[in-house]
Amino acid sequence: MALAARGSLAEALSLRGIRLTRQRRLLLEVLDNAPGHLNARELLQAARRTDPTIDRATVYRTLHLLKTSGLVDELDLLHLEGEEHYYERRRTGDHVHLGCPQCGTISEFETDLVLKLAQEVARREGFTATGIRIEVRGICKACSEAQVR
Amino acid sequence: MALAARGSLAEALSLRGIRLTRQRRLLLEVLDNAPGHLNARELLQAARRTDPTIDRATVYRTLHLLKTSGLVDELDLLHLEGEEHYYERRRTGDHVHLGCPQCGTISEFETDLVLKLAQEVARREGFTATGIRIEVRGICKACSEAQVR
DNA sequence: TTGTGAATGCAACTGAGTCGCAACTGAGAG
DNA sequence: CTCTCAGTTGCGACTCAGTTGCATTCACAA
Repeated sequence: MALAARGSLAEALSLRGIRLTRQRRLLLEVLDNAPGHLNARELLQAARRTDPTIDRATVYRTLHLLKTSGLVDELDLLHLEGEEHYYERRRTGDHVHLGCPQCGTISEFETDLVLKLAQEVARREGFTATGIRIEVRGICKACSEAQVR
Repeated sequence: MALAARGSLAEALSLRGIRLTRQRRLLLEVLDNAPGHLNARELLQAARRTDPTIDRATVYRTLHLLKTSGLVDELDLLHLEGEEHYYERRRTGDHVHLGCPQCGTISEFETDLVLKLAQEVARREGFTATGIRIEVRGICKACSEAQVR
């Protein structure tokens, strides 16, 4: 019951006819409870704290599944933190990632310009957007204030 | 003279005090004349047609240089074409990449929403954007027409 | 023309992500 | 509740993009 009540990702999966294994359930739980963005290695490490036998390949296969099901988004966060990919649950609110190379911080920013972009692309180009990834590189407020000081 | 007249990238480099070697000149030329987006491997192959001795490491080091100088942008084109990175000269007009997973086509789309986004991020967040990468995944016009048919 | 710090080629390395295969298991049929 | 099997997992080997250390070469300022 607790699982069913909280397991929105799990629910979404079984709705799509995707078999819900112990490993997938665990990975979904970790993704759901993760504070920020996780890469594959971090996801594996976190999952292994609960089930030490889970394998790297399973993590990659599950991420692939979730990506193609549209349940998670893949980001690279402008490679400020490394060369790998990062993953986050797809949410309802459209948001943009702001990355500051000076301090390495990634923050998020909600704006309806994302929706407007999807509409403009549809209107002018006949292109039906299913996912939009926006990553902005620049100097964050804290860093620019520190410089002026 | 011919070089100086066309070599805007080269010019930009020497303005920044970056030494202009034979290899860099060649890579810049290839990037300038490339029809679309190139990944590191393609850039190396193209450059080797002129200078077969140029090395992979030099390509990566030069790309790193151009990225941090803000002269080229790094994209992954939503990994429709592969897992590597793609590079393109930074241009004046802001544009967005549209990728259709069905046919694998990447197209471009110019819109002033990019500029508006930069302004909104600055106004509401105090974040000074230096580069914006927008990649839209979806169904292109041709594919959606083919489906309806 | 020369001196020197920066850049190159080379070869070895790193690490993210993939793949084939044998063993295992979720969940639907009975 | 049990049986069955396609789908999934763990494992180990593999691929390949990108990096690094080092000896050699080169751009360019003086």
